[in-house]
Amino acid sequence: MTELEKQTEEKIFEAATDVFIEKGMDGARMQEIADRAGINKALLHYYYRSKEKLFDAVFTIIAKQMLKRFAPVFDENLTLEEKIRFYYQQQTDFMKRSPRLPLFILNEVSRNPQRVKNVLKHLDHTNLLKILEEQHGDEFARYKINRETLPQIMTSIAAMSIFPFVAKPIIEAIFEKFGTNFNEYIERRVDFATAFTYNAIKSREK
Amino acid sequence: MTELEKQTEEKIFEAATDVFIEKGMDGARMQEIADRAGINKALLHYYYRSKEKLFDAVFTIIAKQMLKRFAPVFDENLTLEEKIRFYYQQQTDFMKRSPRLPLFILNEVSRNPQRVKNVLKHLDHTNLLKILEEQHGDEFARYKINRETLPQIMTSIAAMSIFPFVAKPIIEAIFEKFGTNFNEYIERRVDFATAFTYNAIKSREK
DNA sequence: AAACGGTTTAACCATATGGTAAAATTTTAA
DNA sequence: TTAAAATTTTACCATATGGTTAAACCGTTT
Repeated sequence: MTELEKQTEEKIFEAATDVFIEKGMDGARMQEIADRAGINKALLHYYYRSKEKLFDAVFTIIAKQMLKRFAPVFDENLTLEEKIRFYYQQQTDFMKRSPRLPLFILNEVSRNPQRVKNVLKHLDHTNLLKILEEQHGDEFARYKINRETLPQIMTSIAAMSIFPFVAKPIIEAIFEKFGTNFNEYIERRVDFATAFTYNAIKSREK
Repeated sequence: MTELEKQTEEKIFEAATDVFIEKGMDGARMQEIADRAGINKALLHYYYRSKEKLFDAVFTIIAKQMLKRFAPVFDENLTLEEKIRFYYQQQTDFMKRSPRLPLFILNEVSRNPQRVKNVLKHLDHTNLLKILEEQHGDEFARYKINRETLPQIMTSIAAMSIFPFVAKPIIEAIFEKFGTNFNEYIERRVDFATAFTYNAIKSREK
């Protein structure tokens, strides 16, 4: 029973995750979630009182999973270059497995910006900044990285890793014309992005 | 009459554009489009037989507008660095005015990848490659840009310019914690991205 | 002015959707 | 074993939605 309960709740959650990621909040249908979970609609509402609640549960978990990917960047004992590679590697691996996930998150966050604040609530920014500056103070100085350029660099790194998956259908369609293969492109992406990013940063040294 | 017709059709089109961009295909309601256009639902179906048809009309126009932004990169008589700056400038200006547009396109294309092929149908890729290689053959050689690295570079440039707007709510929420202002960040984005990109490319020179 | 063609409206319709009530079934505790 | 508690199902409801029909309106032509 507790076992079965977990099975049922788990099944519902997995089905809901799939459907929400695939169709978004608006496009998802409670009936479809129920069907995929192998139960009926009323049971869905028994476990999660409303579509909104179910969505919130799914979204929160997924967003946190995604956020976790960024954590090692702060506590690993690596050089800046190694850290950049590590981030690209982690992020790319993750998105190869769940390619629709980033667009889903961007989309739902954009439709309800409040959501992101809930997920970030427990993020300690003062601590993160301190860690980064302690670990890489010398490199920051050498490459003139400060509180103005750091956001530019970090969003650029995020962009370079996430965007290809978000724009996959467009990129694939263009590549098709030019005879390029998307999977090969992705395979080389980590190496390219690491070199590209680190070279760009290094060249800030006067 | 023909005048009024155009006015009405125009009003419908503008209202539909706003609603679709704001809510997406699934979230948009025909009633809301009618309300915003100041007409009723039946008139909507008189001009555009179905929601699908209306959406297609809106999407096609918008996607083509977006695509046009890329054109000057190929026929302007500029150096590679100038071209990069020019692209970032154009794209950023455009998205400052229509910040929801890129996410809308990415989203709908992802839900129906066929759409992108329709828009790209008349794109002459052989010609584009030729132009680029003629105009920048020397720079391509110097910086070791070939048919394998060119896609990496171009998607990186697109990513760096588009991603900040697509992820705006997330970036804003994080910036808020760190005391950074999104608009100031965007103001500096063109300069930063141009330097970042061109430095990364230049450093490919051995 | 009457007929005509395009335009607009009000009133509908069928269906899909999120959600609920209450009965039936199963599980747990006594 | 039996009563209670939890779980699952059947049958429903109210509302929203995309779409249609038929009549009214209005400017143009004859």
